[in-house]
Amino acid sequence: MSTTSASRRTQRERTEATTAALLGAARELFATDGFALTSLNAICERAGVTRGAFYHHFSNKEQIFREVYAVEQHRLSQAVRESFRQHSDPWTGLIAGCRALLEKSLEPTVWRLTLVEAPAALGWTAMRDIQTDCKNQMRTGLAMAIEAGCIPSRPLEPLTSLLYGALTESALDVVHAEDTAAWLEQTLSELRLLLAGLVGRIEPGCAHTRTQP
Amino acid sequence: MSTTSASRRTQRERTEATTAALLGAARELFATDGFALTSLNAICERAGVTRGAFYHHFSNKEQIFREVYAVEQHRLSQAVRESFRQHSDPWTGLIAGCRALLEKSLEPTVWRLTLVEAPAALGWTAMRDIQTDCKNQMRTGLAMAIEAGCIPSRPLEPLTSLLYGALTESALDVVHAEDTAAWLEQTLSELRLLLAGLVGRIEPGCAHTRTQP
DNA sequence: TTACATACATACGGGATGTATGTAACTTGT
DNA sequence: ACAAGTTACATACATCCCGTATGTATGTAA
Repeated sequence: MSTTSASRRTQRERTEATTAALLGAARELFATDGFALTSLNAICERAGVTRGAFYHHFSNKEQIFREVYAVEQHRLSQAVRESFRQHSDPWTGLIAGCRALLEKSLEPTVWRLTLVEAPAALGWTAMRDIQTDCKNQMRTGLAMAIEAGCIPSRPLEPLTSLLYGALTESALDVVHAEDTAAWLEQTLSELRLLLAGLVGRIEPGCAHTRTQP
Repeated sequence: MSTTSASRRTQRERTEATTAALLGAARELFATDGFALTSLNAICERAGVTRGAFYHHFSNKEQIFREVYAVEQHRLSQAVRESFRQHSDPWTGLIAGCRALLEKSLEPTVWRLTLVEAPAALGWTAMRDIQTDCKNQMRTGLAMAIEAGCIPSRPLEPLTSLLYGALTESALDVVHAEDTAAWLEQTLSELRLLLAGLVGRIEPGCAHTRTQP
């Protein structure tokens, strides 16, 4: 032993420890203060290192945010996938996946990072390259429901975006609601109703006149 | 005349000119470079004034962004409202409003500011206080469709968020599509299908088994 | 153990924000 | 029309943060 005593760590252990500390600190600070208001000094101070260590492992603030975001997005898609798999019927699996997405979005690290900060911090294209994780999950869910015959064949891309957007926007409502559980159930009820429109052909429209808004 | 000659302007004219120049410069720069990458120096340089003028009329960068955003949001809601009013049937009016929202979102100043930058720059609550403009428009559209009997009575809030989120997320897809017009029509087709689910009661679900994803 | 690579700390320059202070333009009362 | 006061703007500065460049310690391999 060359140094004091038990401080002998391999290089890999050192990097893993500091990167984990930096990623953890960044995750919490981004979730509470947002991307712009979180300084690298704050991240490093919380992680117990200096900015030298940071710039050795990461290229800049956007890079570490991208990594944090990717992890969060992966956790989210994992939850959706598992909920979907627990049902043999793709239709109920799809609904379960939607519920899982809403429930997971209650965590601040999820909704704040993926729904609020990511679009501006990463830009549309970079965000999509990672978001593909979770949105793909919804797309394959829809595809399997179509393939199984629950839904007549529909173009997947627009449908996926409509569904995903409906869920993410509603998730922010659920998060900020007083009674989140009740709001979540109500949202899922209405969503089921909308999705029901996919299965059958109904001629919409009515001839009533109306007062001006 | 006391000074040179034609340079005599009233105070109100002066403030209107500079604030308009600053708001216009900020609008364009925010739309092209985003909120974070747009410096006050750049805004002032483009407006032809110094930062002293800026801080005389605005408190900070977030404040001027909020004003720019409010104007854009108002333009958007105005377009939706007019499209809605051009139809006597609330149902077709609602569809027309959705189409107007998608079409207006093609302008970079609309989608970049309201859909990408605003959430992070303003935060959820501040954004909602202004966004109320456009989202309320959708809500009243739904409310009138219900009142007219086109749709059975449904809880408005969750439904509004689902519809609004579906539209905004899809708008970003439409913007980045190669053939925006075709994508827009396809999106509206699928949306009509989803909305059709509101009018009738269909029992969804199917008993098919499926392969794991 | 010596030579090298990796992990981290410190120091510095550039740029951006916000404030404080100074100056010019306009307005108002007499 | 002129003085006093208010508004509109410019300049200077203090501070913070990012990113780089350089230095130092620790681990690794011959």
